[in-house]
Amino acid sequence: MNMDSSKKLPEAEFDVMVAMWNSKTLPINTAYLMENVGKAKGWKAPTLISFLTRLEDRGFIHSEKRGKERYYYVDAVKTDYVRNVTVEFLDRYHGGSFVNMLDLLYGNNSFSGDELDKLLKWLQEQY
Amino acid sequence: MNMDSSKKLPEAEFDVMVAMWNSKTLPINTAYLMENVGKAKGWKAPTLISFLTRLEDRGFIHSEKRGKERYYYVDAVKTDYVRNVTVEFLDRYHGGSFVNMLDLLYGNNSFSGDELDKLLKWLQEQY
DNA sequence: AAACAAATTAGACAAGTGTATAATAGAGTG
DNA sequence: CACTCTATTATACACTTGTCTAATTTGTTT
Repeated sequence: MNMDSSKKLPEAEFDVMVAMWNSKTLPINTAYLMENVGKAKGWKAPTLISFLTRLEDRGFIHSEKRGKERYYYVDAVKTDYVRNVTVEFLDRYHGGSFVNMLDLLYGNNSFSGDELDKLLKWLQEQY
Repeated sequence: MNMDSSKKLPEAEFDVMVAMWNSKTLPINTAYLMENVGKAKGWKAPTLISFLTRLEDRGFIHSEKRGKERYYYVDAVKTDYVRNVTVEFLDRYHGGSFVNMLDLLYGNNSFSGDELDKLLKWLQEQY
């Protein structure tokens, strides 16, 4: 019922959410999700549905049954969720500082020049 | 036996590793770890030892018994481990791009001035 | 209405993780 | 050496996650 998008989802459920967040058409049904994520993961339909049920329990989505099919609707906001997960990650692994993270990744100048360029460009767009 | 520092540790085991990585004195015994992490987490000694055993199985540490106590030695390198975990995190949640992450976190200019300063300073040290 | 087929639901189960209780093994003491 | 601490080991157990098989529901065909 009540969603807590600050709690991290299991990987498989997150994969399902990604497929839903990427979907342009609504509502989404199981067939669509089997095509867009289940197939690639090698899941049987009940496996997918199992994840969907759990996502609904967590309050990330809700659904309604029409005929023999069930349709799903996304409630959680992707950027909110990813932002929460990211802040937690930075706290836990980099003392809450993305500069620390940057330093660990590229501190010994093993910068993938490309990312550095993007970073500079991004900064210029900021100030 | 053979460590795979690219595989992510369970949270509790990671907490134990952090305590070990932070320790200046070697070798480390259970009493020390109870003081420095178990106590705060509210763990009973067997709980801690359980995690240590699992860490040893994973090859992150090794140990030797002297008298009735067991002493532990760290084998995994913190920066290597955290770097791996971080790269995986960026791939999974930000399309592998650090800049994407920054954009999600601070795109709408809610920059914590402090981090911005550090970033600029870091960049100047880089070029 | 009986039978089919497609989709969902109900359960089930193995692994992994967090956590502990009970049993055992060393070290020191009278 | 029997006793008592203290630390470790052996187990166990509940939850979560990934995954599925079997059962059931419902729309569609004869």
